[in-house]
Amino acid sequence: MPKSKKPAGGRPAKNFEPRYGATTSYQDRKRRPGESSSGTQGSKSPSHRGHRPAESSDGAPKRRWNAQERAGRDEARGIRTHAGSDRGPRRDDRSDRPNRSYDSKAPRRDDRGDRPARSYDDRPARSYKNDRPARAYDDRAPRRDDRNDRSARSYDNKSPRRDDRSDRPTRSYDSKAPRRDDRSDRPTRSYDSKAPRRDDRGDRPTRSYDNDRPARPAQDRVERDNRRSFGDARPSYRNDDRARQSSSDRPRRDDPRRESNPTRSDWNAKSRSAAQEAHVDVVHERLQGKAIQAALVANVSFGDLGLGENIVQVLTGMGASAPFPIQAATVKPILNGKDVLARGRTGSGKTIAFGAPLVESVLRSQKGQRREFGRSPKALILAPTRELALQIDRTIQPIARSVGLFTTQIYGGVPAGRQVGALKKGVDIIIGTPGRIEDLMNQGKLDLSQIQITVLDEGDHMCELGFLEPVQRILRETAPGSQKLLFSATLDREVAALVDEFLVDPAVYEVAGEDQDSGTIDHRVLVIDHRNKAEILASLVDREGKTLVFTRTRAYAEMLAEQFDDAGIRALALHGDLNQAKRTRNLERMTSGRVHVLVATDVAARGIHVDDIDLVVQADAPDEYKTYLHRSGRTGRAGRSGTVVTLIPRQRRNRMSDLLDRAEIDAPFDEVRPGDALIEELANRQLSNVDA
DNA sequence: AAAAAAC
Repeated sequence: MPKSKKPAGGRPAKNFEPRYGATTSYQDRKRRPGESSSGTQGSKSPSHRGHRPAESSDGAPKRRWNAQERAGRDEARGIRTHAGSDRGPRRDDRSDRPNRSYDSKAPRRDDRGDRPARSYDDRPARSYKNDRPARAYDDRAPRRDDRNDRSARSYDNKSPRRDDRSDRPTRSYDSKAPRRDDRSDRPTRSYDSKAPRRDDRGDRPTRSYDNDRPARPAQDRVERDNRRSFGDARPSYRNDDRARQSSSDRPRRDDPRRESNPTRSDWNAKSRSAAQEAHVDVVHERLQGKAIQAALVANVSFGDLGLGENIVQVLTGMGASAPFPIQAATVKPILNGKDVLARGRTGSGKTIAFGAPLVESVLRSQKGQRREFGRSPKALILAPTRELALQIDRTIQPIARSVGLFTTQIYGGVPAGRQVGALKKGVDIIIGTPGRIEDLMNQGKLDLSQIQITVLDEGDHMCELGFLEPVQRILRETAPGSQKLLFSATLDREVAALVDEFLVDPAVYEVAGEDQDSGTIDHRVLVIDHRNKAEILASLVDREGKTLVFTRTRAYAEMLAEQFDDAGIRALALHGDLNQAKRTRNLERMTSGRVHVLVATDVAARGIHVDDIDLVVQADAPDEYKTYLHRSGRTGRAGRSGTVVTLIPRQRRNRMSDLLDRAEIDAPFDEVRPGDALIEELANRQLSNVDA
């Protein structure tokens, strides 16, 4: 199929790039001379820096440091003083050292300063902010909707979940229902699991797809297409789901289990059953929503959508002069106070899609009021990782600033003092991760009662085990009935857990014709012998372009980074065992291009934007199709081509092809051994634009 | 089972 998939007329995704120019004050700070002299890194007390005079040079009163800035500062200090500084064993230094294997393992000697000058030593200021334009177009994850051109694999399996939807109560916590016995006698779950969706299982004992959906691949496709073309005013999430709560019109709704607002114990039950089937990669039903036709919104401007002049100006400055479809779709309803579920690659402008109207909304609510010292925040944005929270703030902060609103980041891994200090002074928008937010909340240092609008970025992820309950506790502290927004590239009915409790009559949006496969990403699976894995990985990664390698565990990420390093390929690791400063720094080094290989766990799978990653290698295959989609969405951005290579052992072939089915991705499988030409070819592919 | 998320 033609890959003229560019929504809105091939506007480059650049649109979403915030300008990290002079307006971003943390750059100034980083350069500030003398910063490094503050002695131990322990100068955590906010007051240390807080009173620095130069602060307001950019017009922003009392800027607060964020982790990124801090890391930048640390790094700057390290560079300036590395000759004498005792930095202890630092793995991340590997980036500086092309290939000293023995070094990398031995405890760092502090005389590293005598090493040949690092090439970047003379770069005065980290320029990474500048050369890393965009972040918004993340999740270009393959769209699940573009199914029609996909080769056969499992039409019949997939279709049920959509067809059934309208007449079925379904929701994910149905899984708490007694298991149907047919589950137990299914030994191999991986492919089975995609047939009866999890939602199907519990509450739909009898009714199955064979009733209403005779397996008719061709026809399925037609239906799918219709649906996808949004010709159908299909019940949106709510019609489908909430209607059930009224419970009168639906025959099957009388099941007592099916409460509209599940109680806590419901969730516990859900957790248990979720744990029981922890290894089953479930494809939830897609949320059915209004699709936004790019053509329909082509001529709308941000101003038309209701955003104020200042905000429009900042957006334009970021390169977002006209709204992308997802933005055109969500801005108005958000301003109108609707709860919104939106699916769109971040690359489609997700962050701005919720960020801009959120700022406008907060602004409006404060119209005529003074922003008082110590005011409680009015808006909350939750993200699954600290890096993502940071990234979101980098996009939103300039927007907020333009109208005099303040944002602050609230996440773990960094001293809380500064964050608390910011809260004491009063901020309007907080952006963070659940742990620290809940922590401060419980300490009474963060008052969420004034939160009028909450965004869950990567909303489906936030509904997963481990995140769900903290997120629920946080949401319960926000103003009752306040507005909730869920955004994700893979938004499905897994979010029912939160939707049912917190959202009222949500509007669901997705962008029509947003292709997943999109033609810009080439997916390959390499079937290998385990004993060859290291060697093959090394040859894949030994290349010019930026390569992101995913592993399943932190330890392996660490090990691989070291292996690559030992082989003379500079590589850094990114995972949760690193302290936040290293995490931030290592990611930044990849972003700035100082290092071309980053080995990460799934901490980097979602939302993280690094420009120009043209190869994603999955050293370990993911277990879930969503993970596959998010990981591979780190490449193929901005109209560029990208390749995703997944290494699997022979015995994983079936599992892998099942997973690809669920992800709705077609990828050839090739058996390879070290030295095979294919490896070389994949590694040395030319990065090219695929705009045409 | 792992990863993420608080100290």
